[in-house]
Formats: sequence, structure tokens, C-alpha cells
Amino acid sequence: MKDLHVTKVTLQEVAQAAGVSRATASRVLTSDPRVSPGARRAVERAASKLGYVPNHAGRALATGRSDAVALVVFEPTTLLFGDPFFPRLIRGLGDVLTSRDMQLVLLAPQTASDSDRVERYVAARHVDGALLVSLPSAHPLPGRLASRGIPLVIGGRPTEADRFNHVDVDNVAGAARAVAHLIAGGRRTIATVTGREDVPAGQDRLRGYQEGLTAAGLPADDALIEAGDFTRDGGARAMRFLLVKRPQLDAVFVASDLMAVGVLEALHQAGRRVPEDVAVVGYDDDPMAAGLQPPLSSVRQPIEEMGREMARLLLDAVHSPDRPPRKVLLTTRLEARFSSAPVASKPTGEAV
Amino acid sequence: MKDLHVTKVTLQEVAQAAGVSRATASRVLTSDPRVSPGARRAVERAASKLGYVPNHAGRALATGRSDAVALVVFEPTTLLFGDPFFPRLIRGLGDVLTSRDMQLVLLAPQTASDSDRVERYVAARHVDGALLVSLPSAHPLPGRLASRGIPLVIGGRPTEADRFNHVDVDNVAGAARAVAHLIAGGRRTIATVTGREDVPAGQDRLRGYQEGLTAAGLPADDALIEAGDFTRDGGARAMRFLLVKRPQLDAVFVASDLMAVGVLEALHQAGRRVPEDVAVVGYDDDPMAAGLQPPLSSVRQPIEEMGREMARLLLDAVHSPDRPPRKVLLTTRLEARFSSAPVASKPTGEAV
DNA sequence: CTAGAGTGTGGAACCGCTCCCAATGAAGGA
DNA sequence: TCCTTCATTGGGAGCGGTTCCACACTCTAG
Repeated sequence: MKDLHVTKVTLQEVAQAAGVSRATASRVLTSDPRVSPGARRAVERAASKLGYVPNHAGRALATGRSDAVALVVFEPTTLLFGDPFFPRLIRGLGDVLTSRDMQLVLLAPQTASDSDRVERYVAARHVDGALLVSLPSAHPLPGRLASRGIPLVIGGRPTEADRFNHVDVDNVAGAARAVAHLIAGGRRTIATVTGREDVPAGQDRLRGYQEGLTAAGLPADDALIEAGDFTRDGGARAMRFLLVKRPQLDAVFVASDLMAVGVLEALHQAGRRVPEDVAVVGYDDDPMAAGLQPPLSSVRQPIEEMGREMARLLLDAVHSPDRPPRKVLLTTRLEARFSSAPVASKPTGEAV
Repeated sequence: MKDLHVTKVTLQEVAQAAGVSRATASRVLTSDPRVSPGARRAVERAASKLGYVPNHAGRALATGRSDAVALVVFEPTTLLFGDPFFPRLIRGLGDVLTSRDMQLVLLAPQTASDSDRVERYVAARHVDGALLVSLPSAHPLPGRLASRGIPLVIGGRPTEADRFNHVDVDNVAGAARAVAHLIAGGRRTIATVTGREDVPAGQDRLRGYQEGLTAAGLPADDALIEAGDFTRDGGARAMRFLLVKRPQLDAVFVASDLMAVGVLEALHQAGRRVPEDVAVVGYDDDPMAAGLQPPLSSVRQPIEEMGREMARLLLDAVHSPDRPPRKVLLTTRLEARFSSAPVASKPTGEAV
């Protein structure tokens, strides 16, 4: 119960208590092998007895490193929380970072001045490097930080893709795979509800949709493409438009599960059955997807893996600052559920 | 596009470029008034031309402060995100902290070893103080940190309430108010679904429920009290028990909105109409509450205000470390919706 | 028995910044 | 005109670590 050390303990005091020099004490605490077993034991004992914790600022100043990295999320806080993407990403990051005893500092700039603050924070070497996610396209921050020589990894596809380290999910392949799945299930008139056009992931998923059709020799039809905005209502609205433009459609690929909820609602209201009349595949494999009515097929992204890969890339960049930028592309997996069951059992008029 | 300063700029270089000493340059950058206008301008110009940003470690070492505080959240990451409590809290904290140019570092220890890591992190003076929320009761961390002289503010009611600064919501009054509202609506047999017993907030809400009954002269009845566990399913289960034990109940006060969802389901399955047969009031005023069927009455907590107050308290503690612990109690507001409409318009057998 | 090769160790020089303190010069007062 | 007072300024001592370097030993190998 002795909380004697209300005053900070310094290395000097530990060294003194252990009867060695500051240098030797430091060696023990940084796991330098060049210390005799006796001295080592003495220092360790003294340190634990005094409750010594190395002062961060002192160490950082001496080593030039801070053992922390920033996760910069460009997204309204409300969206940040509530989106299952982030806990998964953070778990992945944590897997790698905690094993190296590095701290993760979460920064969520909301305004332009916040963004400046982030730049100053990172430039001040508060952290050894930065992870940037959901970066608005053409945002100046990566360039600014890079010009200060700060190690950087971007999650998603940056505007100037080869200037920066980045980890992306293969959205093109994921979307193409979803379309192939629909085609395999006997669908022929496949529409899509896209994401916002300014979001790279949305662009890629649209491209994947188109490639999927082309690969199967199906015609492209612009009237089968309708823009959503990654919201539920946007999805519903887009679906209603599609039903007006192409009533005969028999499948929809939706660029996010949240929009897919709206799509399902719109289909239900229009009296179309899912999957009997229209098959639906979403994207993200949101936890709620499996619980929807009907359970929603969805493209699952390896978010944890993305986090791990981002952390690895960043640590590499911190240790070898001159390495050229690298790019990692991760593959998706299709979770097929009832919403995209094959037309099956009603093959050309077979009697029941 | 000269990114000349890939190498860090130091104060020394700024001073040199401005033709003054390091001391004077430092004064300019710390807004010390004792600098001539000329020197000030020269330094400012040099600093911005060189893209100077003060090195954090250097400054922290010299001042003994880091201009950052930690928010320590003891909750599984998955719960952290997804719970609307946190974005609201963080917004409140941000209001106060950014105005003082302080950074918020989010730490979410999941395991005991994480918790140790947090202790080391904070003890290393990485941050000037710590904000602790959803702290398990009797957790050793606050005591440990306090004994190291680290400024602390706890959100919620800590086990040893007067040892620590804390900001709490008046859960007792909030719950009592909800019960009073039910009574005013003509209800007489009021049950409650409580939270987990080891959570102070849950205990307080139960106490408020009891006080509410007592204040109105209604009898206490233990069979009207059933423990939930803050989950939806737990709420449903508790409600089913209550219906068995006291079929004649005409109102339920539920200690969280999430549990209230389960309660509504259970009531629906049992064929009880809400609010005609049973009135329901929840707690937290979750954003979804207004969207439920029927819209759920709920006790709204001033979370943003709690964040602001916590930040203020912590900043005070950082600046005056010897001030005795303070306690702030915030009041709730009842959002009355249809789920607790008065029995009204069916007075004793009036014909339809 | 001695030169040479390791080991451990301590002294001291930083790392980048703040701030105390003494020094300077100009301005004001006697 | 000389002494104070006041506003600026620079020198230099830390802040708490890490790490280079030289030194003192001990232990082979020649």
C-alpha cells in the first residue's frame, strides 16, 4: 500500500539503487545483451521495486522513435462508430502492433482544421508513421506527410496509387465474382446499384460488375446501372428506378449491404419475391446480412487481414524508410445465402 | 513542389534563418509576449518557410507535459463501436479538448495484459492524464495510476467514489422519474428489468425504480424485479419470467433500450399490446428508440455534456494536481413516446 | 609471459526544446 | 548627466533517456 512514488522515478535513481551507472541500467532496460547477469538482476530488482517506467519523451528524444502509429480515419465520428468495418480493422492492426509493443493512436479529423491538426501532430513525430483510411480522393494529406518523410500506408486505393504504400481489397474481382455467381444461378438480366461515384471502392465494384457481364458474354446495358449513395434509402430509391426502367430484371448486385437492405424493401414493396423473382447480392458481409429476410448473399472483405497487412507495411516502412512504395491486393470471398439461390427447380415449365 | 525538408527542421535552424537565438525563436513559438515585433515576424516567416513543426518529444521533455490525454475504454472493441454512447462521449470530449489544442488518445484494453500496457503507457507520461469509462467495478487501474500521481477522471460511479474525480449521470433520479411518469399515466403494477448487478449504473437504476414506487406510496414487490444482462435476448427472457410471475403487470421500466427491444418482442409474442395493456419505458434513448414499433419512451442521458464535463475536470486536475477529487452529477431527461401513453380513453368499460 | 581479443562498465555527448538568469541597450527620472 | 527601470535578448543548464567510446579486466593463443 505504499504509494511513495507519487513522484516520477528516473533511470538515474534506478541505477543508483542498483549500484550501477545510468548507462548500464539503460542497457538492461533496452535488452542490450552486453550486461553481466549480476548487474542485470540488480537493475531489474531495483526497477520493479521502485515501480520504474521509462519516460516516453526522454526515450523518444534519444531514439528518434515514439513506438506509436496513428490511424487517421476521415469519416464523421458517428459513421466511424456503427460501421463494423472499423472494429475489424482495428482488431487486425492490433494483432500486429501489440506484438511489437506499439501503440495505436486514433485520429478522426472532421473538419479541414482538424486535418491540419493531424498533420502537425504527425509531423511533430508524435508517432512513427500513419495509417490512412477512407481518405477522400485527392486529399492533400498523404502528399504533405510524405514530403516530410513520414512513413505512410493507405487503406483503399489512393489517387496516385504508386506514390504510396497501400493495401486494398480487390473490389473488381469481388464484384465480378458476385455477378458470375448470379449468372451461374441462371440469372440473365442483372442490374446493379452502385456506390457514390467519387469513392474508389464504388468505382471498382462497378467495373467488376461490368467485367463480370462481359466475361459471360452478356450485353452491357446502362439502364441496368443506377447510382446509390451507400445509404439504405439511396438503395431503395435506386431499386425503384431500376424496376421502372427494366421491369424484367431478375437479379441485382448491390455495392453495399446497407443499400441492399433498401433494395430488399423496395423489391418487397413492388411485390417481387427474393430470390424467386429477383436474386440479390450485397457487399461487405455486414453482420446483419445473415439475419435479413431472406438472408443476404454478400461479398466478404478480409478486413482483419487488411489491418494486419497495413500494420506490417507500415512497420517495414518505419524501419526501412527508403524502400519504394508497395501495394498489397487482398481477395474477397462470396458468402452465398438464400437471397441469391438459383432459379433452379422451375426449369422451363416442369410440372410440380 | 520542393520537398526539400524530407529531413526534420529543428528550432535551431529556424532561429538561424531568422537571425535570432534559439531562445527567442522558442519564445515566439510558445507565444511568449516578451519578443519584439521585428524578431517575432522574422521567426514566424522562417518557421513557415521551412515548414517547421516543434518536435513533440523535445517539447514534452522540457515542459513535462504532453498535451494529450487518454480515453481508456474497458469494453470489447466490438461493443465500443456500435454503441452510440461512445461517439457522443467523444464528441463532448472533443469540444473541450480541441479548444485547448489537446489530443485524445483512445485506448481499449481487452485483456489483463492490455491493461498493464495501458498502465505503462500512461505512467510513461505519454499523456497528461486519463479518462476512464465503463470501468469494471473494483478494477485496480485507477488506484495504480493515482498512486503515480496521474490526473484521472472516471466516467460513471467508481467503487471508491470519493477517491477519484468522476462525472456521473443521476441514474437514480432518471429511473425514479420514469416510474413517476408511468404512475402518472395510470399504471399501478410496474415491473422492472434491471441491468447486470455488477454495473453501478444498473444498481442505481434499480434503486431509482424502487424510490419511484415508494415516493408514490406503491408497495415494493420483489417478484416485479427481474435481472436482464443488458442484451436484447436477456431483456426478452426477463420479460417472459415477469409475465409468468405477475401476469397482471401493466407497465415495465427497462434499464436499457437494447433490453427494451427484447421486452417489446416478448410482450408481442405474449399477445400483450403496448401501450394499451402494458406501458414500457427504456433507458439511454438509443437512436433506434424512436423508430421502434411502438416508438419507445426512454430516459435520455446527457452524454455529450458528460464528455465535456469529464474533459474540464481532467484539465483542471492536470493544472492543479493537488486539488481534492470532485464529483459532478448530471441530470437526465425523459423522452416520452407512444410506448408509455397513459391508459386514458378506456375508462372503466365505456362502450366502443 | 605477453600481445590480442573479447567482455562489462562508466563517462559524456547528444536528442530538441524550454526557461532561468545575466547582460545589453534604450528610455525615463532626478 | 548619471542612475534606474524596463523591454529584449542570448547563453546555458537541464528534462530523461540512449549510445559512442575509451578503459579496465579477464581469458585465450602464440
